[in-house]
Amino acid sequence: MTNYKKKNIDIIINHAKVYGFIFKSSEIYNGIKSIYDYGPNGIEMKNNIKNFWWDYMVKYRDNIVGVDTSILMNNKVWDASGHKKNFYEYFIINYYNKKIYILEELLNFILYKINNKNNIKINNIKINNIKIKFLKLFKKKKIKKLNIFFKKKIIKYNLSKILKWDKIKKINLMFKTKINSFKKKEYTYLRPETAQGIFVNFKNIKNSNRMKIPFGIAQIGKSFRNEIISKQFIFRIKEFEQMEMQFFIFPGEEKKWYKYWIKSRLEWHYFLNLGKNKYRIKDHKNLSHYTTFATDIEFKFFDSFKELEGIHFRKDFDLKNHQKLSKKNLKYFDIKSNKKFFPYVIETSLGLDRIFYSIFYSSIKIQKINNKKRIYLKLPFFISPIKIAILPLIKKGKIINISKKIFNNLKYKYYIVYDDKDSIGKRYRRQDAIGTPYCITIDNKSVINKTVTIRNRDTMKQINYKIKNINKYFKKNFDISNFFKKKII
RNA sequence: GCGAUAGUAGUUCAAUAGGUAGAACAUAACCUUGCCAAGGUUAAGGUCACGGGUUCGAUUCCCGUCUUUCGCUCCA
Repeated sequence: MTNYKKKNIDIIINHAKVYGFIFKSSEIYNGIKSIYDYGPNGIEMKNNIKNFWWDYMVKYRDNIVGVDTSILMNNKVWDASGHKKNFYEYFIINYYNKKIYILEELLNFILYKINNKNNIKINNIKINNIKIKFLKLFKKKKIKKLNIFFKKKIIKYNLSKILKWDKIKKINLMFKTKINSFKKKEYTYLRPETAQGIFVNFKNIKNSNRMKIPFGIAQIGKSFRNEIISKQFIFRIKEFEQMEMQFFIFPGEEKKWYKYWIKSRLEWHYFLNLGKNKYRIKDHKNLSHYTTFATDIEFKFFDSFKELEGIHFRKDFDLKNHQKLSKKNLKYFDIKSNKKFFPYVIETSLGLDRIFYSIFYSSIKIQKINNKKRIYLKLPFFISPIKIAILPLIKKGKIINISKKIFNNLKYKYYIVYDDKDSIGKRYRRQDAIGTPYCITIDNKSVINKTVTIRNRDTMKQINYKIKNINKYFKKNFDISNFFKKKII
C-alpha cells in the first residue's frame, strides 16, 4: 500500500515540476524544508482558484467585502489574539541520547525502554495507566508534577539514565522578526493567520463601507507558521496562503450561521466537481485557543481524509481582546435594538495551497491509447491555466495567417497559447498535460471552408466549427454563471 | 523533532567489486511529414545533494549536514 501511495505521489510531484506548476524553493541549493514555489502554470492555476473563491464569497454577495492587510502588524496584535501565549509546541531534550523529543514521543520512548528491559515487563493495563496520567498532566502543563511523576518511575524501574531530562521547553510557532533595526527590543512576528488583519480593521471597514450585521470581511494572503512537523509536499508548509472570511453576526444566531456556512462552503467545493464522495465533514475535538466550536471540511487524498478548510465559531474572542488592549471602542451599535455589543464571528478558513493540491491531485488522469500513456489534467475549465491552444497543422502559407488572426482575436478574452512546434499529436499531449480544455486546429480546410476543428481535452473528440462563430462557442462554454444558478445570499 | 526510506542529466533509471559516468524520454536547431507523444541529422545538460575524513586517487568506503517520501503529531 505504501509503495502504491509513494509511486502515486511521485507522479504528482514530477508532473508538477516538469510542467511548471510547483518547484521546490531555492532548489539549486537543495531546497529548504517545507517551502515551495509556484511556476508559470502553477501561478495561473492558483490565481484562477483565488478568483473563483473571491467571486463566490465577495462579488456574488452584497454583504461581504474584501481587504488586503499587511503581514507585519503591531506586536500587541499577537498579545490580544492569544498567539504569544498559546501558540506553542512543547519539547524536551533527553540527556541520555541527546535527542529532542516532543513530550509524547519521549513518553513512548520511555515506555518502550521499560518494556524492553530484560527483567522488567509491565503489562498493557499498566502502560495505559501511565499514559493516561502523563497526558493529563501534560495537557494541564503541570511540569513540576510531571517531573515528580517520572522520578517515581525512575526509582521503580531503575531507569535513571533514560529519564535524565531537561525542563520542558516551549517553542513559539510564529516567526519573530525585527521591525526597527536600531532598537533591540522592537520586534514583531510574521502573521500566523490572516484573520487578525480583519479584526483590527473591523472598525475601519464597518465605518467606511457602512456595513450592517450580518456581514463578512474576506481576505486572501500569506501566513507563516514555523511548524516543527511539516511535510507531505505542499500540504503542510511553513509559508502558506489562506483564503479567510470572518462573518460578523448577532449573538445568539451563531448556530444558524454556523450551519449556513458549512453548507455554503461545501457547495463551493462541489462546484469544482471533483466528486462529492471525496469530501467529509468532521467536528474538531481539540480546539485551538480561539475557537468555541469548529468543523473541518476534509478531502480524500489517496486513502485518507485530510483537512482543507476549517469553519470556526470564534465568538467575540478577538474583538473583545482587541478592545481591551487597544482601549478603542470596537463594539457594534444596533440602531433597532438601541444596543451596543460585540458581534459574534463565524470564520471560514481555507488553505489555498491545500485546495490547489487537492484539485491537482484529483485531476491527473492516466489513460492508455494504442498501448501508449496519455496523461491529462481534467481541470474544471475555470481553473485551467490556459484555456485554448491555437495549433496550425502546417507551418505554411495562409494557414499561418488564419491562425494568427484567431489568436489575436481571442487573446484579449482568454489566456491562450500559440504552438506550431512538433507533430500535432505531440502538441495535443502537451496541452493535455497542463489541462488546456480546448485546442483549435487550423488546416487546409480552414482556408477553403473557413472552418476550424475544436478538440475537447477529455473526450478527444473534434468538431468542425465556422471561424466567425468561434467567439460564440467559447462564450457559451466558458460561462461560469451556469455554475451559480443556485441563489447565493 | 523521533523512527523508517531515499538522493546519479529536466524526468525515469543504469554503471563503476575505489581509476571523475550512460540509456530512454523530455529540451534546442534543421530536414521531412501533417489530426492524437511519427522518422532522420545534430546539439546542449552532471564538480554523481553538500561538507569533511581515509587513500597516490572517492560518485563508490567512513563520519557529519541538508533535502525527499511514509508513519507519529498538529493544523489551513
